[in-house]
Amino acid sequence: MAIHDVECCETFQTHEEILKLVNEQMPDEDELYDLAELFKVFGDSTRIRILYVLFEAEVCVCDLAQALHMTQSAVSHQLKILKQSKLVKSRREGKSVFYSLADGHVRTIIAQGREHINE
Amino acid sequence: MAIHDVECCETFQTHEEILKLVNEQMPDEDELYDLAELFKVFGDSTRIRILYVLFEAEVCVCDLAQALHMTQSAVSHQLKILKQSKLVKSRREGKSVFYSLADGHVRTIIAQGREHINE
DNA sequence: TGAACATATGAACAGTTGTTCAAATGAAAG
DNA sequence: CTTTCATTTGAACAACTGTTCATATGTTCA
Repeated sequence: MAIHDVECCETFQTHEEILKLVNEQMPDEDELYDLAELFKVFGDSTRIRILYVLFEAEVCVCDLAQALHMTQSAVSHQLKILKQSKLVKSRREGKSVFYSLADGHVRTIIAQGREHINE
Repeated sequence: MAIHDVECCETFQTHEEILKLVNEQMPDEDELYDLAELFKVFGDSTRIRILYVLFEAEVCVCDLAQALHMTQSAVSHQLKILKQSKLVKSRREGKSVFYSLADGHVRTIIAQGREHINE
């Protein structure tokens, strides 16, 4: 029995190999942190609603505020978060700023989530 | 101009059709809530680490606690959340309870998230 | 039954998050 | 330059979240 094996559930057999496998496959701490941060962004129904609007069209901030019955400030705060995680991108046109989806992962992730809860 | 069109960005053209499209595609409030709740579960690096362990093997609570250097209580609390959202399932065998992945969506969702942040 | 082990649960605490409100920035037009 | 519209930003506050600690539940074996 390897020196770093510690008693647990009074069994010893597979612990070492499992720990080895896990350590090989587990992303490093930074990536785990980034991954959690990304999913946190999806973990708010306001932001999901914003993304659903952007599924249909590129829209400006006041369009979003109107469509979702929210203040423009609240929308802007959430758009900032979505932009920081590179889920949306923006483009200024005169006084307005237009937002759109940054890439296709957004649709896939939400589609998979939806599949899961509808099982 | 339709009666429910409100001024916004001093343009009127596309608002009505966009709002119509969005209302058609947007899931209802309950589903949006459930979706957000699901992604909240992924939005914590502890839970992601637990899922990564379960990618490799079915393990008991104290195995997890050991592998992740956490207290058994903290792991148990998180497993409860993972189980409530049907991401993991459990099976009792004597004194131990073994946890494993509930379905394949977990892998897909995490894989897509990882793809996104590694772009 | 009683002791020992594995897991689950509840309360409490610090840390985080989303919205609101007020104020600032940026752009276009007079 | 000043005004007006669109958006962003920062502070403040209530609500929520993850961990810890103590305790309870459940299982096995003597």
